Amino acid sequence: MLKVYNTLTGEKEKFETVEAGKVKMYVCGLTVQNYSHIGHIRSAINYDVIRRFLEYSGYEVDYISNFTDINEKIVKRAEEEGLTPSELADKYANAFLEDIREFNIKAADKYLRVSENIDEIIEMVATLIEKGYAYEVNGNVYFSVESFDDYGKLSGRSLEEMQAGARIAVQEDKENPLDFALWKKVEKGEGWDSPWGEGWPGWHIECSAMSMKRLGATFDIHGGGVDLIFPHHENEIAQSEAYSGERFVNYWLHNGTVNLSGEKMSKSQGNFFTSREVLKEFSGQEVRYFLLTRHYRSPIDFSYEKLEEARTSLARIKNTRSQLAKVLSLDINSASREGSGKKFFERVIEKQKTFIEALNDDFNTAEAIGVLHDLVGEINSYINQKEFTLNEKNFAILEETEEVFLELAEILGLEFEIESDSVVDNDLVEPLINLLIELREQARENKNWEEADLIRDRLKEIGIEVTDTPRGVEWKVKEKIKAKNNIRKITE
RNA sequence: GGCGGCAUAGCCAAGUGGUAAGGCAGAGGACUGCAAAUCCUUUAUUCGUCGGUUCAAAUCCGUCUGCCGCCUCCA
Repeated sequence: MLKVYNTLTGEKEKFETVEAGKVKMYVCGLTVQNYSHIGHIRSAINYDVIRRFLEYSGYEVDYISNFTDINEKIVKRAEEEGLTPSELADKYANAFLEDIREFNIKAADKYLRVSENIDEIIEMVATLIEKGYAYEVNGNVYFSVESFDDYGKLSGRSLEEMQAGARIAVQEDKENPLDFALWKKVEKGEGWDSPWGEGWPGWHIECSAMSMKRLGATFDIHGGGVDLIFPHHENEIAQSEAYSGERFVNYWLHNGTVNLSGEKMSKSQGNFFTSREVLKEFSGQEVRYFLLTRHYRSPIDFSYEKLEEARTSLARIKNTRSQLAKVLSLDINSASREGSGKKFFERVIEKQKTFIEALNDDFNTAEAIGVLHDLVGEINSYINQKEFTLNEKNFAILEETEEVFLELAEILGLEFEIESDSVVDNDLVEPLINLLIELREQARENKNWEEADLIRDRLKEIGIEVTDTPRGVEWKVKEKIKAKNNIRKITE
């Protein structure tokens, strides 16, 4: 049974959907004004795993996100780059979609754009005025926080507390300094026509209008970074529930920040790594793995040293995937009377169960990865034991083990290519390597160690690792080469 | 100043009442011509501090210390 931590109640709750078998989720996306950084990617990966796990659990998921393509920052950045605001937004929205592919993040079912939903937003603002929750002053429309009794229920603060410690500059035309804009007046020619004159939607209203339009007045999951709890999500709740008179969202999920030396990575602070610069050094897979080793609600400290460790740790899992594939490609020894592997398979199934339980407990990917390593240990022990031979019985069991292993990895979005084949797409290369390996084998048979080692060392220099296993010689392409190939893909 | 969170081995990290997962690094052994990989063993009598509750606490309560987030744009 799935339990999720709900920011609204501060507790882990049993997960029940509005509509049986269907999950409607909305995740706050980004303002498309620049390239994405690792903080954005953590959020995207987090909700991607949640989505994958929900799908694995049998739900049909409608996963919606947004691109904020109208605001001051976009206009300013567009001027800097000599583009129109909409060109700039397109450029960075497309860049984001390219980036998430590198991290194996599934695209949302729909990315809603503010500029394409102005009518809905205007309708919503007008209704809020009608119902007495909002007021217009000089072409600006504000939401009156005092008119909404539950204001503060998500972030756990009261109006009195907030007013006491307010650091918000008092704005003349607001009735209460905490009132927030639903519609902002702008210069002629820059905005959209509305009953209150030309303007732009306020920041919070877009998510409310667009999510309700697509998912209905009440939907299951709304996610985003912890830094959005207040004021963004608090305001979304206020305006949405005031508008519809119904509960807006059942489960509010918030992921922790990515930190650099303990400080939150953020654009405005200037302390951030863009996804693109990180991808020059590490594969998307490695970054993804690293981010998932920490529970999603906790902050995570980012560094290249930590990524190096993650690379080594992930390599252990990848190595097992390759070995398993190689074992399954061996000839079956039908005369073998060795064990059937039944006990081994029981342990595999047990690990599978534990893995699923971990994710059922508020998507605990850190624990799940631990279990994946347990499973790797089981597989390694089994296929590397001295007396191991492949026979009909354990072949079937190992095939099923491979299935389980890949299935679990895929929930985390980890997909492994079989390493020896992954980069070699040239029909010439593979036979050539095999030829060199044959020569080395001959040298070894003649105990010509010098020549054998020379071949191994030279291959290593060009990025091909040769290993002698109990099953014979195996080779694979080293990680760094592959990471570089990834970069080439996105920069070309 | 207000509200909230976190503190677990050399490092990273799970664990929210029943006696400390997992990874990285380190040590020893097996295997190997050597190496790599892999396997086995080993590395916290203890979970920031001081108290309290309980038969039992890393887990609950209080205290202190340190760090972080939000209160302004933010994933």
